[in-house]
Amino acid sequence: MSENKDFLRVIIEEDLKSGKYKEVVTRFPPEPNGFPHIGHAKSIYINFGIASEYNGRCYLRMDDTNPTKEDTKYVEALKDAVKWLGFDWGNSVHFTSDYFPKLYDYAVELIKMGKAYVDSLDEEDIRKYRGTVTEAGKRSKYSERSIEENLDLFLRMKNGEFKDGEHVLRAKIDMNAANMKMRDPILYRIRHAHHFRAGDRWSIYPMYDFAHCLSDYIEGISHSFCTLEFENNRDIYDWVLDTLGLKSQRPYQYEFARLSINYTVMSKRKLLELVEGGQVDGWDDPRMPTIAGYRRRGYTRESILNFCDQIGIAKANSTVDVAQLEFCIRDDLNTKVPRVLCVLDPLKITIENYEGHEEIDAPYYPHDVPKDGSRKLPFSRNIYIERDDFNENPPKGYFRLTPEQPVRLRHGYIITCKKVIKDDNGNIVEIKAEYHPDSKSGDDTSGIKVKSAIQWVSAKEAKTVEVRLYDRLYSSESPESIEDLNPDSLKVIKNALIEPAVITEKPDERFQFEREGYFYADPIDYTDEKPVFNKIVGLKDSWGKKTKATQNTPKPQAKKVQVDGEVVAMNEVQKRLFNKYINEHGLNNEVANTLARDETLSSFYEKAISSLNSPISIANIVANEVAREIKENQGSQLKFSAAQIAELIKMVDDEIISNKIAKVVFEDMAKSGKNPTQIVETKGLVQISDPSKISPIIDEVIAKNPDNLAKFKAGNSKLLGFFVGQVLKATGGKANPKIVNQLVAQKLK
RNA sequence: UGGGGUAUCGCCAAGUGGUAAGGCAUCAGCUUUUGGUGCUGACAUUCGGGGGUUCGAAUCCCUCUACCCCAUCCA
Repeated sequence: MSENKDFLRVIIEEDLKSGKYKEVVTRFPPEPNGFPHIGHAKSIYINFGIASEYNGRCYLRMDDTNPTKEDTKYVEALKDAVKWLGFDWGNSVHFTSDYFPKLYDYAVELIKMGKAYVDSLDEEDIRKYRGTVTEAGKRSKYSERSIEENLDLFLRMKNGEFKDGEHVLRAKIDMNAANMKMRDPILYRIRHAHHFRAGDRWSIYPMYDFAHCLSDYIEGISHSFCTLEFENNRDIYDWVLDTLGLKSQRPYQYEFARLSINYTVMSKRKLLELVEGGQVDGWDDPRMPTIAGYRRRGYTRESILNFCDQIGIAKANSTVDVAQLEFCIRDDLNTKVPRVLCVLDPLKITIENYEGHEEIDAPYYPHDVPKDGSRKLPFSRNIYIERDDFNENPPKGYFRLTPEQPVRLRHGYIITCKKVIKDDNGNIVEIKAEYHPDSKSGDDTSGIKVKSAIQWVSAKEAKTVEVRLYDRLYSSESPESIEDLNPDSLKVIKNALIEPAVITEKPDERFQFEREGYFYADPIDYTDEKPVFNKIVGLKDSWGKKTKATQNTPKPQAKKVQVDGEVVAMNEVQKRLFNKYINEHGLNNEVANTLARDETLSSFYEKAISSLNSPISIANIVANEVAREIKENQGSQLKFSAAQIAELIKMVDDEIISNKIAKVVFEDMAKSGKNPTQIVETKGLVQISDPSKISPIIDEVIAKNPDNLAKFKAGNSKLLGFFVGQVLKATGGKANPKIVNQLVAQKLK
């Protein structure tokens, strides 16, 4: 776990510390209407991860309130995903549908309180009546129904006496609410549909906003984490629980940004389209960003979990670079899997001066992976190398085999090209080569220098395998539709050649094909007769990148010009005040502007200067500090008066306290409502301006920080602030900062 | 356009008045019988823009801008 805490953990630690909850209880609440993707993995990691980190619990809850969309096969997919990621949901999976009876009772209670009513408007009217984001809505005439009538209607809705859409149950909140979600949200709708778990028992089903908060409450959830798009729904969440009086030990909702990754789509709808449109081969196609897809591709749970950890949790909408995910899987597999030799695009090599056959002992792991294990690599006169590893007209910096340049066969001998054989079309079909008998790997006395070692297989012993080369599904960085699909996202190589031990010994299911990438024995299609390997991810390739980079155009990005909008003009009263502040009180434009435009501030200001003639200093504190307090308190009574602010500024003017201390005193006043003079006295905050008192403290600070002193002397002038800060800290903020600044600057010279 | 959010390096992301963390990516150098790995170093005088307050501002105040979410009987 990273050292810095994300905002969710900060909230949890505060709540635990304050005793708001004894235990952290979270839940992962997916709707079983699709396969979980890597965005769900993030949510799983957050909910299960945080719970276990704080010794709490996390439930897996299927949010199955919509019978028309959900299916038990998705329940299984969800369970598989959570389990595969290594989390444990305890005794049983929870279902919102299990709470339908309780939810119904709560709805009845709301009706009895007069807080919910049965509305009989049709769908279109409900939409019309809701208004728009800028226009208020209007309440349905049915909202006037009596409690008895509502109760009766709701019961009959439950009993299936009405058709779909005939009535709905709505909360009675506020049709004029600025938050559209609060305009009498629908709580229940009639659905004569078969529910995959509840069967045909119900003909009414609760809406998300009603079911979710109550399910959280029923389960005793403490922290209910969801994604950003539910921010507006939090008001209903709170309204339902508060209105029902479920106040103690109730859950609170917090929102974080959902995961998006470039070159990837994450919406369930788009994923479903790919599956149904046949663009991919099912939900677990290795190109899909589903957990099942990554799993089939060969990703490990550790790599996915590590990725989730690396990307962090925050509230900014962001798109993670897919390279970060690729890093995670490489990083994990690097230390785990055996290295083997596989040739994808074979080029025949005949070693003319080699007769017979031998078996080379080759370790599975490189020198820097502390694992044991080795296999026999058959070697003979006829071998294959990668077509790419020979070049007749090599570009500059090419390290592999050329007519002039010898190359090492990994774990084997050095070979030299003697003759290039071509067919009638000029294609290279074979290389005649010679090997150097005294150059055997580990026992090389030839003295020949080669620049690289390449993979190869012995023609006779090599096994034919199918290799599926997967690339990103989309070629667009932010894909919109199937137009953006990458036509080369899958290349199937039917006749790749692999060294025999991989097939006969099966030392692992994941391998690094040396110099190529990481591969996974396909868990479904692999058979001993016809082995199939999926490419998980390629190795980092600084050569390929270099050769490509020359073609890529470096695009110079013009910096965006920022246009400033019009500022709203002041009215007459404000203008008059503004002019007065500038001309009579000598305020600067900005402060005068702030004060003049805000009536609360200007009247506060007027009051304060009536008791102390220090218009500029008072204006500054009112326009800054006081303005903040007013903003934070949102209309509730301030604990301090204008006269007290004047009293505070008087002390600053008289140099009894510094500006810094004034801020400290102000915070205290705002919180406690105490008198400023009294605060200064009881806390002993009178400032220290005597250089002979400050000097030794500075010396001490300098002596304690030799590193920073050296840095400062080396030219890092920013450190002046550091030293000033340290001295101020040492004096409890009481040292006169102006004097400290001067003295420190002097001493550091 | 009303309300709710968010802006810190190419991509994530710490930081809440006193030295702009870290990871990915990128670029160098060393190591290497994988153009892999590992190691070392470089990479934000500046935090969406502009003002203001302060000895000192990414952090406080004012103001402007951009982007996301909300008008499903979806979740």
